[in-house]
Amino acid sequence: MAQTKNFRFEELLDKHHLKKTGARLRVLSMMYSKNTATSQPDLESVMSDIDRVTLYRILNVFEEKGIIHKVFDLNGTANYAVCHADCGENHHHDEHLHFNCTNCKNVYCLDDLHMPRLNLPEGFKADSFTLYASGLCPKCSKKSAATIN
Amino acid sequence: MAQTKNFRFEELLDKHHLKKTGARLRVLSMMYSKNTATSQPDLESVMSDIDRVTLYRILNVFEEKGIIHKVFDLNGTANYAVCHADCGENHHHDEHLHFNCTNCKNVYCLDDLHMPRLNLPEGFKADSFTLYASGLCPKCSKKSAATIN
DNA sequence: ATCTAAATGTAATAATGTTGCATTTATATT
DNA sequence: AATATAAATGCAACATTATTACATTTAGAT
Ligand SMILES: [Mn+2]
Ligand SMILES: [Mn+2]
Ligand SMILES: [Zn+2]
Ligand SMILES: [Zn+2]
Repeated sequence: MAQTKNFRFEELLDKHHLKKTGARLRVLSMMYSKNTATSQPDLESVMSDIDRVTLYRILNVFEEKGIIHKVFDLNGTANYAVCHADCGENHHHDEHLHFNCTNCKNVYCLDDLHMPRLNLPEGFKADSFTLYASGLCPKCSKKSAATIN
Repeated sequence: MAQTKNFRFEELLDKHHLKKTGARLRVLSMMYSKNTATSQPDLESVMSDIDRVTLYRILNVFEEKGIIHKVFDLNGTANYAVCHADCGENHHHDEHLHFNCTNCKNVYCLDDLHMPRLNLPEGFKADSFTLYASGLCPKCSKKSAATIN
């Protein structure tokens, strides 16, 4: 168990009364190292030495604890992203925009832009909102512009 | 092929150069008879005499033709709803709110409320938006209110 | 009535997710 | 440092959702 600089993740696991295992630390460091969500298939192939079931269980506890949240992309594939809001045990507050790039398929959590509260039709009582957008992400829109020129 | 009052659906199939088959007409009449989306599992159990593969193929052409659109609910289950916008062959414009009731699990397409165009961070080029909300639908919020009193 | 492209059925396979149970391991306690 | 134990993992089996290839049937045209 390489004692690198994942003190941060060890603390995180501690805080949530989860044992510090290699698999969990690897999942955390992979997800925290990116600025996009990670798809279940990606996780599974990168962590191919970890048992599939274990991976599902890790993702599930992390989600329950409010460490990560699950997003389905345009194809219905499960993606996981770290929570930046004040999420906790069974209390998620990830009301932000999920941008799904149609080219690279990456899902971006765009936290900073606040949800526009709109008034629903009579009778509907919403307790959470999520906005989805699809199109080109900065990298891909730059590339496509370059191709045209 | 009971010559009932599904002239409407026969016309619709005609318009899209699709053959009028019993299976297609049944799928259309089921989906048009409801004001909520229909989940794939529901469709499959109701239409259990139709082969699963056929059902998938029907749903896929209908989606391609712009007759229906696919929505994933909070659990990642595929739901299908009729298009009310001017959708056509590979041109969907279903930019509306999808309300997923946490109690009855139904997905409502709330068409009338217009998407608030918001400005994304530098570089992101969105070409479509969808808003998701979850909470209680009118029926379920009425029921839960009744239970409390 | 005949013909044919389109639609359906069937079987096989893949991908994703869950459950039950045996084994191992992180950590608390002695 | 050894031990005890709940937590975590691995493994096998299974369930659900989805796709592909190919044989057969059928709607609609001639
Ligand atoms: Mn997110
Ligand atoms: Mn819709
Ligand atoms: Zn991209
Ligand atoms: Zn409801």
